[in-house]
Amino acid sequence: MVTGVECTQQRIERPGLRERKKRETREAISVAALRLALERGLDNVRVDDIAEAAGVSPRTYNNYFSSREEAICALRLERAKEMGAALAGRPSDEPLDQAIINAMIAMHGGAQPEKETLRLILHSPALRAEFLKNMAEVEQPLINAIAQRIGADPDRDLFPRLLATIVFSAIRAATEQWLRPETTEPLGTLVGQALAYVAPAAAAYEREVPAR
Amino acid sequence: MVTGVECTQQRIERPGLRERKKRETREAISVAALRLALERGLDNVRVDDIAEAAGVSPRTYNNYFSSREEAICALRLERAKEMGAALAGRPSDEPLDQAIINAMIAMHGGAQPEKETLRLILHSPALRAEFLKNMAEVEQPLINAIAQRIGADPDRDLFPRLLATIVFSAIRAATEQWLRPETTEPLGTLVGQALAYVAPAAAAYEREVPAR
DNA sequence: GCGAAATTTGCGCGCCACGCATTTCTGCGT
DNA sequence: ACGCAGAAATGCGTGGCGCGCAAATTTCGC
Repeated sequence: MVTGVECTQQRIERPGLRERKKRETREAISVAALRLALERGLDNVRVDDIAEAAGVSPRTYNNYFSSREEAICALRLERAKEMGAALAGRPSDEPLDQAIINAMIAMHGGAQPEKETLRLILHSPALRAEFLKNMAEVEQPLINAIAQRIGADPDRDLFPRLLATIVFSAIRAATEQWLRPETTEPLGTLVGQALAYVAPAAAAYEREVPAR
Repeated sequence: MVTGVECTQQRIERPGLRERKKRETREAISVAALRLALERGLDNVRVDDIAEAAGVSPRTYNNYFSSREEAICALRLERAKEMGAALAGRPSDEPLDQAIINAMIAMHGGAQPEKETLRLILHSPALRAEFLKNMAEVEQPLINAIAQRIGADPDRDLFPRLLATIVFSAIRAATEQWLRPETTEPLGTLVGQALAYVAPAAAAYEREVPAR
């Protein structure tokens, strides 16, 4: 445990070495929680099990998460948080509807060995509730990105909020379709289909307010 | 407590007199829970308080609801359950988008002294999560109503599920807008505005599959 | 009225979130 | 190299909650 050799090298580390450690334990806990839930099912996972599997005390587990559901869904929440940035990262000359479609397809195009995870989450009432709660919590970045793109007020105008919730709904509907046993198409395709239906709504605002 | 006089009259009651009693206690509990939460805030309401206020034992309270959140949101859930029926009740010659708009406006047009209730629910994380969970739970009737109207398979086709979630999202966005302090327009108007944006998506399917 | 069924109630157990005080660890200045 | 603030991890105790189980009470059909 005593390695006083390379201490001096990381002094100027960006997030601070301490931050990294926190992130690591946080991730270790959520990974352990998810793995156990996948193996045994949510009901057969005690808090102590998660803590032990993550190599921390039960009390420490509770310093990071205040419920099993939160721990299990944490990884997915991290991904969801990026959605606003994904839209903000699209070129600004792209029409709103296309920007949304491209951003969201890009976020769901990668490798997806996570089908079992999503099945677990969306099929268990408690986890499903946590999932929905998380979705609603990360709406704000997407609202801001939409508002900024069309020059609307994210607080006062209805449209950005409306469109953001609709986009998340479309993604959820596509995901649930994807989880059906007989579905073979990749998730990205289904997300694209769902958003294609939504596109007219996205374009509606631009038609309504052509200038600015 | 002994009234053997009019017993014979209610023998053939539809739901059975027993059922009525259950509904009454259930409602008494949820009314009490909501009232206490409005008065004191969610954190200052113990389960025992709810039980006492409803005139039942704590154990009985738990026979009806398995969390404070569930009890508090129960009344609202009842209303949400009617949404599928509201759409199914629209004349069948009405276009899908108009039927949805009319049905949902009708459901949000009535008296609304419930602004404080919705504020409570949507501003408290735990109640908000319960609210979202309930919304997702009552999607199925609306999905079925949509599928039946356009002749789609509610299980295999993506569109009904997609549209149902979108409609609920629009209502939620409109509601949150309505709760903003400076908003003066009635909820029904805002729901109408939100659904007007959604209408093109609803019409998209009918354009896509003109026959049948 | 009366018996069967359903509902209510009391009791107890396991679990969980969290406040508080203590211990251990980390980063930084000397 | 050393030690000292500060932060994180831990242990312990408490209040509360969900629910299984069995006894008591109420309801319903006859």
